[in-house]
Amino acid sequence: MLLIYEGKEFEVASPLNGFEAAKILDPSKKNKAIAVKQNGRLTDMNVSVEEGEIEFVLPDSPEGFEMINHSCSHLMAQAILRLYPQAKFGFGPAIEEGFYYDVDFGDVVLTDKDFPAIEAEMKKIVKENIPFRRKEVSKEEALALFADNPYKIERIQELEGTISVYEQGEFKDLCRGPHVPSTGYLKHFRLLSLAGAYWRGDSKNKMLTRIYATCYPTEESLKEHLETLERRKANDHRRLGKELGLFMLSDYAPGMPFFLPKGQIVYNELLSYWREIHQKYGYSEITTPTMMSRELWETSGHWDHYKDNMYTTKVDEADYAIKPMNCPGAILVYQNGIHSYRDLPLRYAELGHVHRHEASGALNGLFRVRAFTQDDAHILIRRDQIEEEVKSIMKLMDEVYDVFGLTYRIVLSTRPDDYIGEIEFWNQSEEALASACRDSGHDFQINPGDGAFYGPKLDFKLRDSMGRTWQCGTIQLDVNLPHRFGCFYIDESGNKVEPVMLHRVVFGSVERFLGILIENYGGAFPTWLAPVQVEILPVNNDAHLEYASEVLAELQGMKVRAEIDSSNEKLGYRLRQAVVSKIPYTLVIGDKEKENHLVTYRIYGQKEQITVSLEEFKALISESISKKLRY
RNA sequence: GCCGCGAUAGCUCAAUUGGCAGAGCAACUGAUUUGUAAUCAGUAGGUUGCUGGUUCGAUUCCGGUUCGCGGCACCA
Repeated sequence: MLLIYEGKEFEVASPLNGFEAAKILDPSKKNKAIAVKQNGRLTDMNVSVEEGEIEFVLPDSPEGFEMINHSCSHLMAQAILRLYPQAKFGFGPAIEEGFYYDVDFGDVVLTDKDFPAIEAEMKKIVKENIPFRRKEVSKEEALALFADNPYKIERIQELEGTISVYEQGEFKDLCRGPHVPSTGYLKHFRLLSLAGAYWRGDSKNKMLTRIYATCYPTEESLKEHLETLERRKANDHRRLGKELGLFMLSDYAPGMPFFLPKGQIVYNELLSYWREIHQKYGYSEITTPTMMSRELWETSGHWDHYKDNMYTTKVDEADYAIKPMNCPGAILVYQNGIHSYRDLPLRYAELGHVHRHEASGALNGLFRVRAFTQDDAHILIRRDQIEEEVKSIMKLMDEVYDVFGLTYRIVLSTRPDDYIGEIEFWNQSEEALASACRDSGHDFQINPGDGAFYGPKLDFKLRDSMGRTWQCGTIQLDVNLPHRFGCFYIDESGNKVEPVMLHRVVFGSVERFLGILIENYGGAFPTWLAPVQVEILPVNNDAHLEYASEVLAELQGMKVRAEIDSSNEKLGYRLRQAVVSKIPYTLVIGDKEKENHLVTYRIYGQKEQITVSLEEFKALISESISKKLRY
């Protein structure tokens, strides 16, 4: 039979399994291959290969990584079963950075103090080098095999045809496979954390114990991953926010952040940039009330849908709600006048401070809060303007995200089952969003059926410097709200026509975006955002304070946020303070600088000291700020 | 909201089996006037989240509660 491997043809004896094929086709990799891939299908190494093109999957490929993690979840389950014979297993899939297994431990409460014992048992099984064996069984056989496990039974009931089961020694699991050849292939793993997770992700079901873990092809790559986890912890915005004095939370207002003086500066800089760019793109800023009457929320539909998550109150016998979103306010602004088709698009931007009573367990630093500011806009347009307007929004988003060095991918969510309106308009709208993406040169994924009931949407998933993704921007098409409020414009023939509304945010929540920025920059903000931009250090307070004050005055005169540290400490100490505070520019002022009207600066994170004239430094920092450079 | 864990000085953390609550950093005072990541000495700082109980005695054991952490569910 003929096999093709890396473009070369090999005539081999058949039948032949993956191990044998590896031995012949690629002797150098035969010990590393963990699976065979043919015609896009992965199979176990001990399965016969077919005639045709063949590939070997190595543990350090993306597919290989998923496989070793999936196999490792079986390994962990086997170890758990040896230590806890009563354990019943749910699902145990590979995930992006490792794997987990959901386990019902009965009355036993597991803690992370039990991890070492489980890891030790896993290592024993690795040493035993037990092969993973695939077995195909009928549904009846499968039900008999897993008779003592209600979770597996529930899953088997849903399956049709033959069912594959993997066995390693005394342990068996329901699984599609494939798996690594034997447990000896899994050496570099670590149990990470423990969590509760509802069976099948449904809060009505029993909660199982989920163990998160990870497995890497080598000890070095595992170590590297664990270091990444540490680095993420060090960059956690909650920790940095405290260390750098940016924001705080209080027991008196859970989930409602307080911005401290330094954090408020960053916040204000973000907003002033936001105002600047929205002005450039033809938006008009509005402000609508924080609290509006029940009738308004009934008209918008929010009262019925979200009453439990809204803060409500009674004033003079009437019900009121604190706004959970800004749309109805924008609609009222629109209805304050009569609009011609020539007036559209009308772009109402609003930095709206909204309150949502999020579940207590959902709160997380600035990422998930109960009070936050949406950088909202509601754009009223004619149906024929959708595509062009979406393109304009995307251009604005590109410009904004680029300033922060954030890249993104786009997801288009389409018509759900419970949609309202005409199918034809849905199709047109989805196509308008898609073609706006294509025309502005962006790829997008489709998330079928995930749109809101009132219209399709584009979501922007940002990627930060640590490779994590965040949903920030979104563009949502809405025909529902204008209809509910009876909005109209006058067309060419003098008829009243319902406009379409676009909801969109760029930052999403300003608080959350700030949290992302803190983590993305590791707390070391670019100059334009930094709370203190320049720290001035006189070498000797008696001799140099006067010139240092002159430098300070010059910088403050051009609105640079500068300060002098004239405390009675050694230069090294004060320099360290500036570095720990992550201040972008540190200026040292001594005899040399004073004599010749110079400054010596050092940029955050750099060792190099540069001496320039004060004039040059002023030009330098003013360029850094106005062009929003990192430094 | 659910499962698990936690809460001690401004911050980061200690405190054998229940027996006078400690350290480093920060703060304050004094000396030192300093050329690129921590000068020295001293002082002060706490109803151990709150609340009930057990006990001669509770930071420690038990219950409740608030807030936080890791997840799950939720996210207009």
